[in-house]
Amino acid sequence: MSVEYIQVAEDYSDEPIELPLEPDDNTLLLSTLQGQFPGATGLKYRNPENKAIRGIRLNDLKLHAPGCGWDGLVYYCVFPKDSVSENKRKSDDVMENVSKSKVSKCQTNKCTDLIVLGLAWKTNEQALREYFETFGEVLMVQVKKDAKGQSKGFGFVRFSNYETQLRVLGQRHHIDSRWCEVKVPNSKEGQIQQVPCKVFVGRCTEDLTQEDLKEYFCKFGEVTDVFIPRPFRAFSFVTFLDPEIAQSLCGEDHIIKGVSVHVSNAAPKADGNRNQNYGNSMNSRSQNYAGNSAPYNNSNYRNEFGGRGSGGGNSNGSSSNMSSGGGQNSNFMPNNPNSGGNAWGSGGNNGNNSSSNNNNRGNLDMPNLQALGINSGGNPGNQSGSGGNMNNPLGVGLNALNLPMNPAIVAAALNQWGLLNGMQGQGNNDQGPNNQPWNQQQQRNQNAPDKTNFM
DNA sequence: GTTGAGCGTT
Repeated sequence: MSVEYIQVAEDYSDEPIELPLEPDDNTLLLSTLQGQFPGATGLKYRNPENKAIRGIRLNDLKLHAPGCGWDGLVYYCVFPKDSVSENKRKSDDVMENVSKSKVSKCQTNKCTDLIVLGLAWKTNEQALREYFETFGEVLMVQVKKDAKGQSKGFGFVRFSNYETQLRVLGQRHHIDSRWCEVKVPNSKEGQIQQVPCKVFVGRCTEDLTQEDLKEYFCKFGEVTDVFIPRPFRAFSFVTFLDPEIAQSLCGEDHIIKGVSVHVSNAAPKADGNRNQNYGNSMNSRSQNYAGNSAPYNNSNYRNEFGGRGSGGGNSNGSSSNMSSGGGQNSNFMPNNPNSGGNAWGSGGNNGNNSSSNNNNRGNLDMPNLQALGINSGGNPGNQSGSGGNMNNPLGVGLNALNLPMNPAIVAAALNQWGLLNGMQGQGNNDQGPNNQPWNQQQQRNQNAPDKTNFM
């Protein structure tokens, strides 16, 4: 029987190449796919009948033909997180040209040994190497063994390319019929730079879509996520696969669809973004990082403005800010020294009558003016709710005339002016030019936007 | 010959 081939392309715009099917069952081995497309985890194709994208069944490391057979169609690779970055792979080519120097620069000293947990007992170093070589050049593999030479079920791998490392860290791994977990080993923890992958994009206009941003920023490197707060808040977050790319863009102005946006660093999330683990938890093993490392742990005020997820969206904002009390404090980390009579918690806004409370809608992403010491008085009995944007985190100080102000836009603007960053760590000390009225009234308003909660 | 959360020289 002769070997049959199917056409597989990395992306819709790429030229397909032919991959051989298994003669016995007409399947495509995942390993065959990965041999040509390192990191690919599956296939998809466009159904000619209804134009919908269909996924190919993957079972036992084999990709199975659709019901009607492979049928001469072109199949496209699926990569992890494909849904949010459809042209991510394309950006590799761009990176070759655009920022190769940045990439190679950041690759130095960035690769580290990675621990591979959950290996099958039978998996040896050769198998491990063969598996990981589908992602990129492997400098070292080890399988740890006991005195008798029996595998301990874990090992180490080191890549030469940092992109490869990130990619490997970002997905699950099926090796010798077991799902394995690849992580930065504890021993290396803290030694790894924790450069944020996410940037804050200020001065966005409402017509800048996710696609616009992705399309624009993928010129610089692989974009793994674009987050635009809804409703519109004049900024967004763009996450790159490579933190160095993100870093390199910070401080720059960019023109996207005629809009001048400003890129700056997004404050790191409280527990850091270690491991670049894009939400792919392995197996059922949960990794408990509580209390270990995470430099931000103690400052982890997760003020979610009335408790994210509590009580639904409240998007019409009709009622007042009911959840501010307990909801706030309960969001603090248990070991947070502030969690008692803390700041940022309830305190301020009892009796807040904001009518259409613009700010209390699961505010995930705004720069934390409070933490930066820029917010206004706590407004006990704040009656500012006359328009569309009460609870102005800049409060009376900045907005002395009580003009309607959208805190998001203010935040974006401040960020753009460098005020946010400049003030970071400054607390509410009255220093120099930042000694503004709003700085002197440090009561806490839980509705201030928070840039620190977004990574 | 069994095991299945972890963290590397021996």
